[in-house]
Amino acid sequence: MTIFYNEHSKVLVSVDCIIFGFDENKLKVLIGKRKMDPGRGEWSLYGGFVRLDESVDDAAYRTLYELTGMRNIYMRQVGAFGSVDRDPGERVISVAYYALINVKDYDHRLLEEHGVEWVDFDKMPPLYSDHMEMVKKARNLMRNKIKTEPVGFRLLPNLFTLTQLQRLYEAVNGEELDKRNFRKRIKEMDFIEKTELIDKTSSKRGAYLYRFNRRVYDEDPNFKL
Amino acid sequence: MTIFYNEHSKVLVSVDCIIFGFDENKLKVLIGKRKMDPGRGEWSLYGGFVRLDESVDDAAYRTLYELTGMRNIYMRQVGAFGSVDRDPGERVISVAYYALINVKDYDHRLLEEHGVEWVDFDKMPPLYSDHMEMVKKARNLMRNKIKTEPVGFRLLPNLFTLTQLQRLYEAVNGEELDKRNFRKRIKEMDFIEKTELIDKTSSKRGAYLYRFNRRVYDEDPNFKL
DNA sequence: TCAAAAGTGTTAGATTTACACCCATGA
DNA sequence: TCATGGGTGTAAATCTAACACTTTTGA
Repeated sequence: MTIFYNEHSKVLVSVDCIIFGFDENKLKVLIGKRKMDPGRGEWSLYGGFVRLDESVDDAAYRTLYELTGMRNIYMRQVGAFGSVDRDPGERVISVAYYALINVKDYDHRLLEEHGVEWVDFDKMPPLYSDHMEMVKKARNLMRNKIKTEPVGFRLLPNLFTLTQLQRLYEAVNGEELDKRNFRKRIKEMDFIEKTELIDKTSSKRGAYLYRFNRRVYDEDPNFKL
Repeated sequence: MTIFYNEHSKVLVSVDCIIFGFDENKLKVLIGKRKMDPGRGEWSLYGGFVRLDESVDDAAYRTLYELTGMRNIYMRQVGAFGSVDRDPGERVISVAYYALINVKDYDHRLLEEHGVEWVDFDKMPPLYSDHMEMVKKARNLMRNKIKTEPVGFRLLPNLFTLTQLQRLYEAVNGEELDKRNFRKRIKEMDFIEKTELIDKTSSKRGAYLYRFNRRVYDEDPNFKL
């Protein structure tokens, strides 16, 4: 292979994943304690190094698969983090990604296996290096994304009640919403389908279950929330 | 130095700059023909490699300074681009940044010196590698940014007419605006100050010149456009 | 029977959009 | 004197936000 740029320095490039979940009406993030130096024992995002034969996006997908055993996860890039001293060991530039998963789909044995756990977004401990910065930026991006695209469904089971959906939006936006106004807006979205199924886990009366219809959404691009 | 991650591969990391300008009522981008292999002669963004002793952001600032001779340029990260084959020579991961500069401040001799020129955003030729992807993403980010923050002033001279400002917003958003509605909104923004100066270059009657007052803006954070 | 969550409409206010004419000046 | 760009207000329509009571049912 011809070397074109041989006068320049190479660095390690890693990916770090901000994995969002939603449970008990709270926004959650999957973090664990670092098992290696530097920073052993500190709370940290789950990450990995980019290999020469994979794109940075693929490295992130691979890392997510390692941790969750899931494919087809919704994932978006947060950005590159490249301070000189961000990693105390050696020069490492990291590309952060956020992912949205349904906590109920997650194989709980993997939590222990990888030493990670779901932590309330509002109660996060200090994180290793610049990971908190990544989390905050990811949360902002996600909040903006959910305003124009129905990505929130990635955080919910296939069937959900309108109250669950509302709590999700409240958790993401950090503010309470009016029930009637919320349901009015939902009713205008044809891609949120009411089923005949009733969920009785959270009330005696029971609440109708809804589902997100991707086909209808893809055909009818007037979404707004 | 202790080597912590020695089993992993290192790659070259570069920065690429999407430099936006505004002239003749058009949004412009500063691009040039590549002077090195691979891709010699193709239209390309201006870029450079990240050094070991500087952050990625600093590499972008340094690159911008090299090209423009200007400091304190408004600059934001677009994201990391990391396909395996994005650079035909060797594995290079690039972090793109967009910058906003006032074309009139730009020392025109530097254009020739670096072999770059201002090209209409709407008439861009095909670009090297994934550079067009970077430009499109940058433009989307910039368009969203300008909706909530007055970054547009970075593209204008200190003193500008309301028509210039309107044309700028039209160019960025790609749609025409109603003159009266536009001026009504501007009038509500105390940080856009009318001066007693008149510009006669574009009309016989002359138009009042306005300026952006950063201090007023910083104190009064109710911006919306 | 009562506690707890589900479900349902209306109205006032704020925001947004559409729209047309007079003004000042230099050529 | 006229062509050119500068400058100004109002009204209709749309969107947003505030607000309270009835229903169902298991404990």
